[in-house]
Amino acid sequence: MSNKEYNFTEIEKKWQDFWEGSGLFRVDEDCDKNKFYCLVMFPYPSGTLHVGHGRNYIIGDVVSRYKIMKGFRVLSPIGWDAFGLPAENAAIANGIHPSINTENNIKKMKVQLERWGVGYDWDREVASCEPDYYKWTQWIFLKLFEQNLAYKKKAAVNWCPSCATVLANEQVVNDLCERCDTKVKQRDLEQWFFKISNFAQRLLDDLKTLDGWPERVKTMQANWIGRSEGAKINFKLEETDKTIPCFTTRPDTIFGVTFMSLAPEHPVIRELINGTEHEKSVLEFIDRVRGQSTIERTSEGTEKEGIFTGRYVINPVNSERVPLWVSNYALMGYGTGAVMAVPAHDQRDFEFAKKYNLPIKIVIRPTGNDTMLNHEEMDEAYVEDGVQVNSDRFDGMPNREAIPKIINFFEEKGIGERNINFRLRDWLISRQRYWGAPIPIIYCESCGTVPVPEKDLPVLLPEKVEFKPHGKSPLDDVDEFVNSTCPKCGGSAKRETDTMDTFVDSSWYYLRYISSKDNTQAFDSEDANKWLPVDQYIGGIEHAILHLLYSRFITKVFYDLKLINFDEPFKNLFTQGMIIKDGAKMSKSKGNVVNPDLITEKYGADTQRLYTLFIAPPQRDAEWNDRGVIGSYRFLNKLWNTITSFEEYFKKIPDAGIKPDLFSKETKELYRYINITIKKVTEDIEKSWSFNTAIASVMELLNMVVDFSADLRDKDFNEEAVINDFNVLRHSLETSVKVLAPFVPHISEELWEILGHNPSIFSAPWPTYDEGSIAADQVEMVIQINGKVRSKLVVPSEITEDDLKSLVMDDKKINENLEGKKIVKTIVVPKKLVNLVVR
RNA sequence: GCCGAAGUGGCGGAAUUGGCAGACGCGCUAGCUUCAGGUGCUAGUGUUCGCAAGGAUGUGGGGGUUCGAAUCCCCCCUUCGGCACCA
Repeated sequence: MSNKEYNFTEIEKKWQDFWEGSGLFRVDEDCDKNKFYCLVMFPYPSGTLHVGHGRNYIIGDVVSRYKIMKGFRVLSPIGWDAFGLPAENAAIANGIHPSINTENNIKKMKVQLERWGVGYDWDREVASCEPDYYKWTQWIFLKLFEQNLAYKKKAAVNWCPSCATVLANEQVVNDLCERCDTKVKQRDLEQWFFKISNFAQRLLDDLKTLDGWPERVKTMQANWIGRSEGAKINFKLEETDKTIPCFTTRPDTIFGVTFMSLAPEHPVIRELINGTEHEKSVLEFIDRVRGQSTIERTSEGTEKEGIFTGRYVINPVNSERVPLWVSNYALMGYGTGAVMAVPAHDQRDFEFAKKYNLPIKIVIRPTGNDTMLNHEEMDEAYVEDGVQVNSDRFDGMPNREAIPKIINFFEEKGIGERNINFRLRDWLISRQRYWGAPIPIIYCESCGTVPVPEKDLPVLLPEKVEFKPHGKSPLDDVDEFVNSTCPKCGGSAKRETDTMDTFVDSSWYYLRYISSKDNTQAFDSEDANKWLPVDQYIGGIEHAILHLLYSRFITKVFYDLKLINFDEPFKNLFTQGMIIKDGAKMSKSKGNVVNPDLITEKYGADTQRLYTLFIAPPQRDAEWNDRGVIGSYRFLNKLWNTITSFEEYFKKIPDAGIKPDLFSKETKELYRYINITIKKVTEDIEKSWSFNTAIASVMELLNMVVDFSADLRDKDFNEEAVINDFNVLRHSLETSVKVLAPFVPHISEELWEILGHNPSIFSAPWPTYDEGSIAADQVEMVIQINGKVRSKLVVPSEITEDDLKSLVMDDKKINENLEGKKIVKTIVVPKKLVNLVVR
């Protein structure tokens, strides 16, 4: 017995170099029907990766390698989501320029990825902070601008009065500035938006076509888009020609309107109160509400407040005078910013009416009894369905039936119409930050807002800037950048100094991989149509809404522009769970990160990969246990030792194939398990990505192989049956190594070579199984009495029911238990059990 | 509040057209090996009663359907995630 040591460090280096040299993961533009685009979400270069990140890349690598063995041409690219706030914060904190910092981090992380043995086509690597990349991000902005899908309007930003700077949402913690704990205020700035709301219906409808997406992600997106059906109703402003439209999902309650609420931002307010006795108090109220943070204003717990404007509107269905209020719970961003308030049937309106002593008018009563609700006795709004009352010609109608009829009535009378509202807001892409792609816009005094011509792209991000935070974008201070000339008239003009949200960068990177080196276009349409949509996208659930929705939106824009022939970017989506340590998500700030380099040093990358996959089903969160790693290491050693201990035999004894007629009972059983294992691993990968159970089944097989091979070396190798046994052993080990190859590629390549094959194992086809050999000759059957196991019998698997019954009746234990009892019923489940029901 | 996912040994987890609960692994216990061990090997390991054979009990809780329920139905509890004054 000559055992080589399992030197994982040497082996892993050897095969990483081999794959790089042989170009296992390099693909050119040509691809046939057998293409497979496997994409992992590109990382933000934060500095170092922890084992939690590893899960994403390891899962992706398993899929890529499995598909390669199944004969697919696999595209597996990688890149860097390299713009973003942390790099800028690091610059403020320790003066390192974001570009240097980012570059260093990418270098470090690239080494880490390579150490894991995860395979990518590095020739296609992209980094979103490089001009070659963000030139095309800017080009996308121009395309949207041309289509009227990019526009500018005033919008609130988080403002820290103490730091005198704009804060990103993630810098606001519980309403306080994360740096100085000052309370954050809202401030209005002119900012750029993408008109994603135009696509709301399509983004919602097309979710139905995404069969390969997790239900919960689709549900989250549907909730985010938030479609609601109802009506828009015009209320006439008393003593004027003006109308104030409002949206409602409950047109059936129109007869119960007792006041109307306007959002404090509603543009009509100022002229309504201009010069009236209410002006001062209303303006004060608006100022106060606007000073509140978003959280304060929009959480359910906040007390409803309002103020009367002194004006009235007219309810178009019954001409009642309805007092017009301004209230903090009406939102300008939803519907029309005006709410027809029905306190009897809406809880918010109810609370408001109680507080300000406004009338409550019941227009729906519960179905099934004649008792009328009494508004004086109500302590909450009646929001359920019921029957119309006090509703003129609609009285007596069930309210659900009344809704369409009432809307028809509005339309006939010209006072309102059917309307659909979405919760989805337009995408605010302006960031008052340095480390992002500059928005390619120039402001000219005579020509106005002018897009930078395509030929002038990229608008380069200047290198020399001051990072001290102050009121505006850092780019504002760079005169050479700001001062420009108008592309239209050639006069002096100023550049836009905001940069784009990093979600813009990441909304199209999967297209750039197709043409990463092309400096004439963002991507080649023909090639993109060949490779996309992405066959498998893998990433964290934290991107379930924004990143995926934005990518879908951009894809639809390109589709409409006929740049691509598909309108959904990701055919299949897999969201892996987080790795938890000490009860919390692994993160630098919590100090619970496990450094993958230490694990790799001690046990090797394959052990780390195996443990990461074995820990739990990949979609579920999993607790990392440092001690658990040893189990995976032991398994790989056991596999290594078993194979290397037979190395000399493999060389000497020719592979004469497998001869079933020479099988002993044990050999037949082992052969059977080899086939069961192939079937199990294949199905686990294909059907449910249950890598943990796939690995467990190979562990079982190896346990069996070790028992089988224990005394094989001492046998007489002149005997045909012994040689046949040896070849079954060889087959079992080759199979184990093959089905493990996607999980632990380095050791698999090495053992494949030791088993006498030429590299690479990834050019060997995925094993197939022999269904016929899986059926067992004999099965153990459970014998129950009244559902409790009383005995077990080993019987031929094709036994007749009569033979089985007589065997059961001969069984000693069964007879003991049957004494003095009568069999009422016998249930036989073939190959499983017999249940005797007795009294 | 609404929507969704989940609850199984000391731990991670297996078992779903209803059919032996706890595969596989960690940990633990005992023994062997070792100068030594965060090594390797062997055996055992849900709980409980019993010297044992064997019995009882057991998948968050309570009901139900069934010969038989972790699995199906009803009610409840807990945890996690998303949305949350969206008219």
